[in-house]
Amino acid sequence: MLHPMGWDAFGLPAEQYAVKTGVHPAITTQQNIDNFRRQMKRFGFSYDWDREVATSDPSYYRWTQWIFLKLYDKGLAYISEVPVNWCPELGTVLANEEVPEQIEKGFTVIRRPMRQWMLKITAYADRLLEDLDLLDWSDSLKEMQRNWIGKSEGAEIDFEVADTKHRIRVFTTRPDTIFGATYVVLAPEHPLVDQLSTPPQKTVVEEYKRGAALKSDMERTELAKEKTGVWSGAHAINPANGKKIPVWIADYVMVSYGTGAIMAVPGQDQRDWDFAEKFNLPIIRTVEPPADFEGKAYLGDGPAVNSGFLDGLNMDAAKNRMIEWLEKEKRGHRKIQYKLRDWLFSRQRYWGEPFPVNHLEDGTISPLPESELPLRLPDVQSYKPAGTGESPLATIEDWVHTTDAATGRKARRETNTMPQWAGSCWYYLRYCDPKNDQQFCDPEKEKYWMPVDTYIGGAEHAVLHLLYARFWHKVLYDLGYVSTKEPFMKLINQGLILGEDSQKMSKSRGNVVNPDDIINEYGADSVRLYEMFMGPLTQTKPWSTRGVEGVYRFLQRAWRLYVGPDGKLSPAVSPDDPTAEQKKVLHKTIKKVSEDIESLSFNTAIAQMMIFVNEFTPLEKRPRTVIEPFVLLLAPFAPHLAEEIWEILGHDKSLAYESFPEFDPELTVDDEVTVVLQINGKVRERMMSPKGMSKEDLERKAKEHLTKWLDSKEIVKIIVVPDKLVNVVIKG
RNA sequence: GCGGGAUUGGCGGAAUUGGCAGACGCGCCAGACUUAGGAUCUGGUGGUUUUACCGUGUGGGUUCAAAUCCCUCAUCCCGCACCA
Repeated sequence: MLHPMGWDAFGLPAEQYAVKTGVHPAITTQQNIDNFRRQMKRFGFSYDWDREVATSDPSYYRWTQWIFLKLYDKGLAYISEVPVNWCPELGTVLANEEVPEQIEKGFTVIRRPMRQWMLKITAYADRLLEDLDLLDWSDSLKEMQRNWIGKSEGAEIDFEVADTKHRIRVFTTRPDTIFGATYVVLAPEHPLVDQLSTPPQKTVVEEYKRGAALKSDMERTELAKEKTGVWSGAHAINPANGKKIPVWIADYVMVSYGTGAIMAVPGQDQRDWDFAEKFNLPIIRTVEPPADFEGKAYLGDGPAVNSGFLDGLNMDAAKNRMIEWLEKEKRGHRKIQYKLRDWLFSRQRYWGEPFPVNHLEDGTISPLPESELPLRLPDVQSYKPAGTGESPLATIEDWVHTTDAATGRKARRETNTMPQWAGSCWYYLRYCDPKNDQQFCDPEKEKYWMPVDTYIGGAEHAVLHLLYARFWHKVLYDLGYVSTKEPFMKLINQGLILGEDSQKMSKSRGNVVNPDDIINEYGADSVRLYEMFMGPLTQTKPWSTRGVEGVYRFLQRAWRLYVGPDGKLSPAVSPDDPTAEQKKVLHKTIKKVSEDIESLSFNTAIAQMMIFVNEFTPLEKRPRTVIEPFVLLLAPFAPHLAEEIWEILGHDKSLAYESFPEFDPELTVDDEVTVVLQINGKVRERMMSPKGMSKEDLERKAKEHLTKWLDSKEIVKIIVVPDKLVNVVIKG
């Protein structure tokens, strides 16, 4: 079993702190790591600290850079001009998921094209989708990943622009509705917008484009209620019926999805309907809605109408027929489209992995040879971004200007750094072989340990981290460096612990619980035990200090089971043989605790241990052969206390060397059971009965018990469930 | 809007091939010990109009029997969101 811990140590918070204070992020990062490690050790978590890694350590990021070079060699890393979330105050580009947080802090975020590294995760879209089936993950998590990848099947169709040589290519999932396409829409950023706008419309179009560029993605979405757009002045030809239809520019079409252009079918699409209504564009139904349909756009299935040769066909048949026609006429083709975009892989920051590449004077890129790795982060005077959109690295002249080792030519280093996700994409592989300086992981060790059997993590990583890591893993798999298709077989999202007020813990709400304080008050074992006792691991639940007191009392009772007030072995601990009943309690407890640990149901395992302690506390004589194994059951939950009890019991070796108790299945079953007696499904009596009594005997015995209820009533039916119940159905 | 999950005492939760609803803990009530109790121990604790009836978000259904299976609606949480 491998149970390691490491630190995803690059990233924005350390960098922002450095900008504010001038302290090197490596120093604050180290302090934070030391503090976290101290707290974890205090809890007694049994991590293998020999395998600790930190992504900001050059001996680690050397291999992050190495993997990047593999991606580059495979053509999966490229540079592109893409619109990014530019934050002028921070002087940096933000990841989509960082935008809301920064806006909340009062910063502005605008879209601006910039030269960026991209990773071609889209090349793996299909496999990332399909291989989800191999995984033992929750349905909701798989569904989130599926939605994120967003596969949809449809067609790309070319619309000729009237009186020009231009063609507008659109993507649609509903080629069957093409006869109802009454206009075409281009995203404001679509490259054809300028060429298609007719002179009289030029001004309005230009104005509209400017307005759209000022809006961030967020604002566009928020203003989604009211559709906006302008006519370009141009017309397109509907390839299905040869009709001239207007070409509009509107920001409800996104340039980054599909082809950045759509054919609008208001009859079958609510967004198009809204737009058509507002701008008085024609609406034609091409699918017959049911007679009682009262909505506007009809999205459901039905026979095609107003659709020429498609009329009468249902949706699927019409789609296929239309695609066949388009392909035959060379006006379009079947197309699978993904929502997933390529991964924007550079940040204009200091505190991240430097890219191991040089830019030569002729504009070509020269990857660093492996022997040059790691390419270390240089020290800088100021952590403030260069302000030009470049990272602080750009200000260090003697670092930026270098001689390319591969070609001997003058070169500039890449001044972008990698995003925080980079290091966390493969750390689980490094755990297998953390000190290796020849390779990122010895293949033998990789084969031995991989894949990760159980990955317990926060739900906040449901999509991004888990998708990125799966992507890198698949690339490494294709290159033969890892032996499994998927990195994480079973995945558990632990639930968030809320504040005592059932709100998210936050400093501003003042409901934060500091582990150090609670440990000081109740001890590490109480906190561990309480956190497991609160409820199912995966569930979000509120903290309760009273609840900690409860388990604290339980631990004290457990202690007193063995230890007298003088701190020595209690005289109640007896060498006598246990009764059969006492042995049964022990074995039932071993069974329950073992099985519940396996299924991560720690709360019910602890409940069973409480029952055990409640059972033995009142006894004057507590047979040692029964209560001693219990210490070993308690040990994984409350290791410190268990270890002390173990010592007081007279052992000179740590209980860590003992094996976990095993139960005797025969001793876990009761030989007498309570059988419930029902009349018409209602519980009327109960009786004790030996386990395994035959149906006939049970029925006879039940009737005796129920005489006062049965009286002279007519018995319709008797249901007997052995060892459980007897239900007598009577009439009258 | 789409997708996923949830809803059980005053509270956290337990019970899932359909078979005793409320394990265990918190809180609360009563008692014991005590100068004292925010310590410890013992007993009690779903509700009600208490021979019994009602009760697992709402309303219906299947069944001898439903927290559990089916349908309806409501509320809450998480994720995505003008993805054509």
